[in-house]
Amino acid sequence: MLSIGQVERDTGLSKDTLRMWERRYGFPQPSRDAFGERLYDAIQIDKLRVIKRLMDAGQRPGKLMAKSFEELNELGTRQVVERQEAGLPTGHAAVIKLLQSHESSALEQHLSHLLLRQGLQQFVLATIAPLNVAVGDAWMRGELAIFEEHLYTEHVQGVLRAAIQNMPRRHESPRVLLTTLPNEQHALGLLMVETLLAAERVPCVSLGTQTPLADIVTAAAAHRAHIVALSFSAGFPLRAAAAGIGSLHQAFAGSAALWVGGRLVARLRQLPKDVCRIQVLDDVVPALETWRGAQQDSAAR
Amino acid sequence: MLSIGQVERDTGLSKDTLRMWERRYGFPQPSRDAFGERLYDAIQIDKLRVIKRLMDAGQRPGKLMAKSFEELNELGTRQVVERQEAGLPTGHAAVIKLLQSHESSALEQHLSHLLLRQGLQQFVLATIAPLNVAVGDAWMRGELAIFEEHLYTEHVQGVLRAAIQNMPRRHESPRVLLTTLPNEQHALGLLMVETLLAAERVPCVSLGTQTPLADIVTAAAAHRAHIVALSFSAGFPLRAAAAGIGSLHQAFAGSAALWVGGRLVARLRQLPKDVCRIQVLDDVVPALETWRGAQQDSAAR
DNA sequence: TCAACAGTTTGTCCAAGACAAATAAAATCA
DNA sequence: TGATTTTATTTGTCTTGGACAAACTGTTGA
Repeated sequence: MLSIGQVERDTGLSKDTLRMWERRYGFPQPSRDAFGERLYDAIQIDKLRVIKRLMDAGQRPGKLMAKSFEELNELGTRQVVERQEAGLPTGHAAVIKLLQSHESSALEQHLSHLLLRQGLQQFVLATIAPLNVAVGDAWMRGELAIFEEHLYTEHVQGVLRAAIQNMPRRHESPRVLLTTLPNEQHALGLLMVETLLAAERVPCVSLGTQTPLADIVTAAAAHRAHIVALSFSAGFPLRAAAAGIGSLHQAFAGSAALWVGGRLVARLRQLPKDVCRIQVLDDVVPALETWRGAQQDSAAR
Repeated sequence: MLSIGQVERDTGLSKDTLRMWERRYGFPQPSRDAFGERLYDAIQIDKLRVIKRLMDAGQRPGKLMAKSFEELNELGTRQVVERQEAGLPTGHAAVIKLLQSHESSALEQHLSHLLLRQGLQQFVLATIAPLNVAVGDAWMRGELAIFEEHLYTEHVQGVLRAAIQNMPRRHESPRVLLTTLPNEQHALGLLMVETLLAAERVPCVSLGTQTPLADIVTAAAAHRAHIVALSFSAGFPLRAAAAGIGSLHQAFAGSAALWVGGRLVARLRQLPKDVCRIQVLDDVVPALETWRGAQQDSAAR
C-alpha cells in the first residue's frame, strides 16, 4: 500500500493529477489510513501504469478510466496488432525470449554478435530501433516485467557505449551537441543518434539527459556546436516540449541548427520552420547530409 | 522566468516545499503573472540549487534560507576546505581544468590513459571516486556549470561501460543484482561497483536506476541473486530510503543478502543488522570476501 | 480539402490548515 | 563526564475545493 507521493514517483503521474482523476472519474479510488491520507494498493497502481502507457501512445484519460484492467490490456494488444498490419516492424522474438528467461549473458552475446555481423549503423537501424518498439509492446501486453525492460536498456547501453568508445574519433564538422530537456530521462534515443553519427565520423558531445535550458545554451556556445539535437520520448508533456524548443530556437537565432527527434515529434504542431524534425532514426544520416549541403552552398556564396 | 512546476523539475524541490518555504521563510519570493501564478527568476533558482546542494550535505533549510547567495557560496567553500584539512582527497585539478576549457576529446583521452596505467580497480578507487567529490565541490563553488558536470558524467560512464563490456565474464559466485530505488537517478555509483566487481570476475546484473520495489524482489528471485546491492546519493530522502530498505530486507528474509552504499548511508540510523553498509567504495572488495568467507563456513557445517 | 470557430476535456495552480517524522536541545541517570 | 531518554522545534507532505488556460474534438463555412 503506497502513499500518493510514492505513487507519483512510481507512475510519473503528479499528485494533482491523481487527486483530480479521483474527483472527476472516480478512479483511482484509494483507501485511507488512520489520518485520512490516501493509500493505493498494488492492483490500482498496475492499472495506473497501463493507463499512463496508453496515454503516452496518444489515448485520452476520459476514455480509459472507465475500462477494466483486462479491457485496457486488450486495447494495448490491439494497438500492437494494428501496427503489425501496417507493416511496421515488431519482431525479434528471440531477444524477448532471452529477456523472459533471464539469460543475461546470452542476451549480451546475442547483441554483440548482431553488432559485429550487421555493422554499427545497420545494427542501430535494423535491430535496436525495432527492438525498442517490440520491448515496449511486450511490456504493454504484460509479457515483460519492468525489471526485464530495465535489463534490456542496460545491455543495449553497454553495447552501444562500448562501440562508440572503441571508435577512433576524427574531428570533422559538424560539431553536434546531444541532450534532453529536464524531466526527460530516456537516454537510449540519444545514444542511438550518437552511435549513428559516430559511425559517420561526427564528433558528438553528449551531455546525457536532463540538461537545464540555460545550460544547453551555454554549452552550445562553449563547444561552438553547429547542431543541437534534442530527444523526446512519447510520454514527455507536449506543452513543455514546445515551450522548450521555442525558447532554444530563439536563443540560438541561427547560430546553431536545432534538431528534435523521438516519438513525441510526430505529435508536435507549430514547430519553427528551420527546426529539423527527425521522425525516425533513418532520417539522421540524410539530415546530416542536408546540413553539409546547405553549409557548402552558403560557403560558395 | 519559470513556473512552479518547472522549478520543481529543475531543482528537485517539490511544489509543496517551495510554497511552504515561501510561507515560512519568505524565500523564494516569486513574482506573479497576470493570473496570480508564481514566476521564479533565474537568480532565485540559482540560489535554490545551492541551497539544495548544501542540504544534501547535511545543512538545514532554516539556517540557510536567510543567507545571501554569497554567504551560501562561502559556506560551500568552507565545507570543501574542512574536507581538505581532514586529509580527504580533493585534487585532480587537471580534469577540472579540462572540463572548464571544454576539451571533450582531451578529457576522454586523459581518462582512458589513466585507466590503462592504473588498472580497473585502482582507476575507480584512486581516480574516479575522488574525482566525483572534486567535481561536486567545484560545482558547489560555482566553478563548474551543470552542463560541465553532465559532460564529466557522460565520459566516465563511457570509459567504465566500455571497460566492463570488454572484460570476459566467467560465471563465479556470487550473483549480484545492482540497482537503485525509484526517484534515485544517480547511475555512477552503480557503475563503479559493477566495475570493481567485474574486475573480481563477479557477474553483475545491473538493472540501472529506479526499479520499483516489487520488481527488485521479482528480479532477485528470477536471477537467483545472492546479493542485492542498492546505491543512494546524498540527496535521496532519508525516510524513503529507510522504508525501502526495510521492506526489501523483509521480502528477502535471508534468501539474498542486502548491500547498501552511497553517500546517504552514513546518515542512515537503525539499519537491520544483516544489511551490509558500504560506506566507501574501498569496502566493496572486502565485503565480497567477507561474503565468500561466510558462505564457506555455512557450507562446511 | 482545408481553415476558423465553438465546445469539451484535462492538467496545473492556488490557499490555508493539519499533522507526523526527523532533528536538536534539554534533562535525566549511570 | 558520558550515554540515554524526554521534550521542543523544525520541516516536509498531505488535505480540500475552486479556478482557469491550454490542448484536443468536432462542426461549420469557404
